[in-house]
Amino acid sequence: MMKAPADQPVAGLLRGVVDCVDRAHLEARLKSGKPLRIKFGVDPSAPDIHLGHTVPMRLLRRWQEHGHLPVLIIGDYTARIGDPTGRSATRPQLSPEQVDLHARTYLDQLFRVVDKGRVEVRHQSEWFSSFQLDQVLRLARTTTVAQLLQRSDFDQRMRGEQPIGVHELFYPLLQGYDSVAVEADVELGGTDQLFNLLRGREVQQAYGMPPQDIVTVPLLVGLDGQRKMSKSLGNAVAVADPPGQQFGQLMSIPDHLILSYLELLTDANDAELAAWRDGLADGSVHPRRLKAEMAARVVAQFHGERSARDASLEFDAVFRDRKLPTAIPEVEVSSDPVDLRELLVRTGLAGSRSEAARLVSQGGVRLDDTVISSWSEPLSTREGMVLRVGKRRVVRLRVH
RNA sequence: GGGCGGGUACCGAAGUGGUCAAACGGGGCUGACUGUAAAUCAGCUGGCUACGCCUUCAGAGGUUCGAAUCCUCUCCCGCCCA
Repeated sequence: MMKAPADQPVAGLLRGVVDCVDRAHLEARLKSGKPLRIKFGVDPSAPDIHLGHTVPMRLLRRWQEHGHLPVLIIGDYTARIGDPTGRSATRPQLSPEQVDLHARTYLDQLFRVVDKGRVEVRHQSEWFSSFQLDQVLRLARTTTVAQLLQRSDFDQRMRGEQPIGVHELFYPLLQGYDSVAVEADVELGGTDQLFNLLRGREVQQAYGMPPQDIVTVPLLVGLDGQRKMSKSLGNAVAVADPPGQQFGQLMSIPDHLILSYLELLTDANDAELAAWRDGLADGSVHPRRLKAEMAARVVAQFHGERSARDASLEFDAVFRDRKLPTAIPEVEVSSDPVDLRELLVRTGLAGSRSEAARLVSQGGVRLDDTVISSWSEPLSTREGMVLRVGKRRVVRLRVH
């Protein structure tokens, strides 16, 4: 359902937005009905995109629906630097081949959220691969060192006596130049991108171009309930993760994150959100119920309603009712009696015999629902036996 | 180029000749509990042919009965001065 931009309320396009510069200017342009080029940088330094990435992507899709054109920038040059934003250390450099592979994987995932048919995809290499030194110098002249060092992450690294590579200082400049190259009207990013986005305005102006407006969206808090979702922090849910895993991970978030996830990751409308908020407050809505609802809605976006429902049922069965999972990986073992520790290692349930020994002594190992608390006697395996460590690691034995 | 301070287990960070496989925190794992892979509490968290042995404290040598701890060289990082 495509409607002309002019018919749409501007507010819908800025819902949930945190920073908006220059807001008055942007609102006026939106009202004018002119389709805008909205730039969004894709960082192919990591191939997996997670739910945190989908927050701006979801906004991008909304803009698409209003007739605007997302311009996706494949950061094939900046990826070689690694965005220093929020970083306490220099990132490793990636080869062009790696970047290229990552970019393709990234786009595949991105198009699960954004309409593939209505975007413009550009690569930084289009303009940077032929960049001459005099162009580099001209770009460098747009910004002072003091301006770059204002950033709190650089500042912290300076104070923490951590290294800062000169190439890292170029990151905001390259990103800024992208806006010149694609003539961006608007640039979208997470709130942590504010500095880089603002830099783009300065760079554009230095090149005699009107500055882009910028829009930032909140950063999704990760599964730990503390820090922003990030793969390297290990608190992320990947878009490409299987439904069961996504569901389980979403169920592990602290309760205080439920509403925020519903708001940022689902199409729940304001009325629904308000009702849930009230319900949680007065106890009429059970947090676990709502969390499961949220998890199902999120999973459904990437895997469909049916998979989401299956994941939900499976989760209840395994973790609430302590039943066996429906799909259990099978491992072939020989029929000879074996040391239990050896068996745990061979089936991949333990990383070493020492670890296996610990698990056994802690009562974490079950064979066909019976806790095995000793490894003193060799074990005879039988076809179809189920070996389990904790709640999450299960294997069915295939004896040959 | 000069001066100073650093490089410890998955991460952060103690330890400055033996009692160190190495405190503490985070993370992870297991258990109890429960509304969940939440919260809380408890235990565990290098490996092995296990009451002992092997490998680890940037790398290579050396001193010593004995080193993460002392010495030498090398590599890497930060700060200050130039």
